[in-house]
Amino acid sequence: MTLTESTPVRTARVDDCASAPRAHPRPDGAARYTISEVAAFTGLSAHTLRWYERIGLMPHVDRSHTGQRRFSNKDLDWLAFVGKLRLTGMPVADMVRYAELIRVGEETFEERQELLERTRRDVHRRIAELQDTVAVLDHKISFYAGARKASERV
Amino acid sequence: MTLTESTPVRTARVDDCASAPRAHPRPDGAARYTISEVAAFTGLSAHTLRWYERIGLMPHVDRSHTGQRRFSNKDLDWLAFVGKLRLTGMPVADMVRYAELIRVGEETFEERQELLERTRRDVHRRIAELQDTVAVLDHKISFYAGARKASERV
DNA sequence: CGCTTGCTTGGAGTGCGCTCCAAGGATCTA
DNA sequence: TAGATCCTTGGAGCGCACTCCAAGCAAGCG
Repeated sequence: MTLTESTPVRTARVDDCASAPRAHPRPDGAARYTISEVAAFTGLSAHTLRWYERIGLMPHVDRSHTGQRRFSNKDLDWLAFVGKLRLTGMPVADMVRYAELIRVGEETFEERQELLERTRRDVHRRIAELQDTVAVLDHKISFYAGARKASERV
Repeated sequence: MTLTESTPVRTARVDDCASAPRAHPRPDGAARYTISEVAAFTGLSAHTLRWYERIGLMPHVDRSHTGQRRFSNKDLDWLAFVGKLRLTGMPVADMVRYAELIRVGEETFEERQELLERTRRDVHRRIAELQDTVAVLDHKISFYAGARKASERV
């Protein structure tokens, strides 16, 4: 694997929205990553990256003169954001919708904002559910812990 | 639909572990619910309830003299707990494993506790991820909010 | 030059968690 | 008693998000 050695310099700005926090090695400027490098950075498989492009979840990736994909820092930023959305359980179709809105342009700012606000509400709800679940788990775990201690004492 | 009117009385004790917090209407004592009543209570489909039983996720449900399922309060408690586990994203296979441990008996207390503790760790991790994601969403949303305000002022 | 490794494509396959179907028996309401 | 509604089963089907395959082109190395 020939990873262009990373000199992480911040060039920032994902699409037209402020940059996401950086999570990956990020060589500077005109960095052009192969698909396997991006796979290593993101943890996604090359298959999945191609599939994302096919379904319209990637804003058209640049190509080398021989037709191979060359991903940019912008692409990595976008993938990092998609990774976050994936964690929320958002369906891929909704992410594709968001990607389409970006392709259309600035007149979709309002709709994009609404989409993200809906997502944020969903995430808050998920967090509450999970905290609820933790309470149940705590309860059961302490039951087992107590029962086992008691049996030791027999 | 003929729901036996709910007189929620606490008969408690899910399997051999302390009862989970009650989430459903719960008539008292020897209540025997049909599959569609349980579907209404839990939000699961009758199909799913039968499927749960087939794969071993339900401790054998009682039957009427003609062979129809009659669910007990204990069954509802168990389904409520399964619902919590489902929210954590735990694979059904792992829940089946837990159900099997319960069937075996008290000598599996330790393994059950470990399983639940692993699950709790996973849930805490998920919560942290989601909180991270909320931060990113906040960031992007305020970008859009700011951009739209700015364009109004033009 | 041959070899290996990596990339390309369209399309088929996989695993999970349901979801539904067909055919027949049970139960309820008038 | 008729008719509607609910329940039973095994097995097939579905939607999602990948995941892999085959066949072929391209680049680097001894």
